[in-house]
Amino acid sequence: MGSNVTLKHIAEVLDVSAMTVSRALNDRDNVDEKTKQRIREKAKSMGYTPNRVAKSLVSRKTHTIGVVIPEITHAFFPEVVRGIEEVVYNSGYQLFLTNANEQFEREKEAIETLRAQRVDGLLVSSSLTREDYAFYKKIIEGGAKVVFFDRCIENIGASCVSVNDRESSQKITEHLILEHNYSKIAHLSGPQKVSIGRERLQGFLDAMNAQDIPINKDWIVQAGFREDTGYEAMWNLLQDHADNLPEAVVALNDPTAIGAIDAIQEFGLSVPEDIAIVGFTDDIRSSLLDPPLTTVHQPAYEIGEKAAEKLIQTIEEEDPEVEKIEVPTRLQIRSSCGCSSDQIHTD
Amino acid sequence: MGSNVTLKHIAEVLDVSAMTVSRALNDRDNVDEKTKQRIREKAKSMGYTPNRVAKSLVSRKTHTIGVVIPEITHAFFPEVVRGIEEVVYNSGYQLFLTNANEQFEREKEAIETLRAQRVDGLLVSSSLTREDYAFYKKIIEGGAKVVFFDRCIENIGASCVSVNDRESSQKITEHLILEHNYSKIAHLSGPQKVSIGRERLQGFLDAMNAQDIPINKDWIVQAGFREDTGYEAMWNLLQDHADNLPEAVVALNDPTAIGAIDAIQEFGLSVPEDIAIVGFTDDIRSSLLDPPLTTVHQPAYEIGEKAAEKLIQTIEEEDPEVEKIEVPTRLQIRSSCGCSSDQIHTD
DNA sequence: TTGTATGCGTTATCAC
DNA sequence: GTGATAACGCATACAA
Repeated sequence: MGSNVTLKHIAEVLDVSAMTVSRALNDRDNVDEKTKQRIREKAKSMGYTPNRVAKSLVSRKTHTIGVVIPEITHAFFPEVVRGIEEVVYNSGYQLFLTNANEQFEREKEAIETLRAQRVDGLLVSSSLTREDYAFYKKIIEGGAKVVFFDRCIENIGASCVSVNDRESSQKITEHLILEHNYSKIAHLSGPQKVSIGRERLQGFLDAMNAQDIPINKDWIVQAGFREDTGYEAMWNLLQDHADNLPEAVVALNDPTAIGAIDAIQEFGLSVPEDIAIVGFTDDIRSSLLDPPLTTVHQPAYEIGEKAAEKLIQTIEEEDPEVEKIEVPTRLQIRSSCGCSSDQIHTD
Repeated sequence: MGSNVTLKHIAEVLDVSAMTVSRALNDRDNVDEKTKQRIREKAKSMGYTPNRVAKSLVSRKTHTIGVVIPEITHAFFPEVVRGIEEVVYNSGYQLFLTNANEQFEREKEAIETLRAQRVDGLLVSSSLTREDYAFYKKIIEGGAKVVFFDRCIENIGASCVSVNDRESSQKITEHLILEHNYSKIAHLSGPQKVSIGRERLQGFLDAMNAQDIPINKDWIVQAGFREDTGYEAMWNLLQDHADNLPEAVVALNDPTAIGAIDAIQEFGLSVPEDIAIVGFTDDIRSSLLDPPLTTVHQPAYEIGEKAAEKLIQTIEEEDPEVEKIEVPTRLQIRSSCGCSSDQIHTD
């Protein structure tokens, strides 16, 4: 792969030194204009492509960035990637995209490979579900440039771009309490070792406390990140507490909310009449659901842009600041929360 | 990025030659077991990571594969990518994923970069919309290993994995004719320079001809690949031919069908009562639409797997066969075609 | 079992 | 302006 003509080949044909060819092709000014022309033409006609592998070996720069996402089929991430691409592309870098499939082992392997490949920096949304930050701590201390996004690992010297998860979660919970007067509210929660799992649970609790609503621990359940895990968690909750069901559910993201709606409906109850539900993400499907899902809109594209900008700054600047960047969300009210569809803005 | 300790560093510390360190770390058998142990431990404690850039320069292999997709936000492609990943990952390769955003110029640039990066092979679904195959012809003749998927470029020496587009398109069109007795049928078509655009139009025509249905050329319109272009094409069709509207529409993919449904409903007509519509893809949203979309289910994951397998074979075998691989589809009947929801299988 | 020389394709450096 | 040489980090080929 790649063309197999090298500087040397061109040099031989033209009877100049490889060095002159290199200079000509890199448009240095200490080359005669005529020879420069000759060399360029010959290079083109021979189909020369510079070998970046060799180039990188010398320059110790690859102009590539590695991206690690936990789940490519969760529509949020492809949208983030588009934002990343836009920035990275315009800055002359190339992307290495890897998908960890929610498995930290795979994430680690991907990062090892990426680093062996000598990417200039790493953009990661971690699948980490245990408190094993040692891995990241080590590579960051070793000088790796990394910026986390969405699922952050904090206080280990890396910048991070995310939404104000806690505040947003509080807001949407308060919508249920204040607009709809629900007080029996459950939370489908994410792994507590993942930042968004923690933050969104905290926001939920903040709202409950601020409004003096008693918290029922039986209704705070682990629901993973995906549709199938959300379905299962909700189904179990319905089974186990059939005698005392919540009136509303705050799901930690849209996929789990979608799974939960299935479970509720299959259980013979209706949304939002029997149980209202809200999500977090604003998945591409959420406006199409029956009922359309009220959720927190996360500006995925913008998160990608911001993260990429921060990483490039981290790579290129002398003494980059470690920042925690928050991108604002907005409530996307639809009807799964109990709002009637004629009083709401649909998109 | 990457650790900066090299074989040489380890060698100096241990007072052996760099070569011995290399051998030990690659687990060659012509190294004393004890020194092998010493070296390994020291390498680990020093945080050594082999520099693949250097390795690749020697071996002329990078163990990376470049993937070029036209549209990362069309859910079909992320699913294909998951299939690719599964295979590639288990074969010890790494992925370089790039998104051309339906722009051939970007696709070309991505491929140039990928090749300069010396990827071992290329998996591409082309955004090409003109008959400019010269680019691919040249690189394939130059020895590049490439396998196309979904959007293929044929007869230029590369293998290709896709569904039987033409036959599937014929089948779903015949469903409209034979099951629902529609005869006034329109086609939202894709660019004719893209394989799926051509094939799906052909399948549509095959069905019409086979069933002796007259073809109205006014009802065969260019509709791009996306929701917005589908909306626009359908809207224009409704405007321009309000006096003589089709009873049914065959859209070349689900995104355009989704856009078209919007247009029809906004025009004040209903689906499928006034105009029935079918798609092609089985997008993640299609079962959630109102009405749920009848479509051709394309096994995205499997397409990814097959393409990756073929590419790896192409890379690793001596004299790989150039193949055209077809993955079978199935009709996913829902209700946008006019089938009533109680007689159909939903998923 | 271990070490030395050499080359992969490119560029920095110093000479001419 | 242009060329020779060395170096980037590793592995192959050969020597000891």
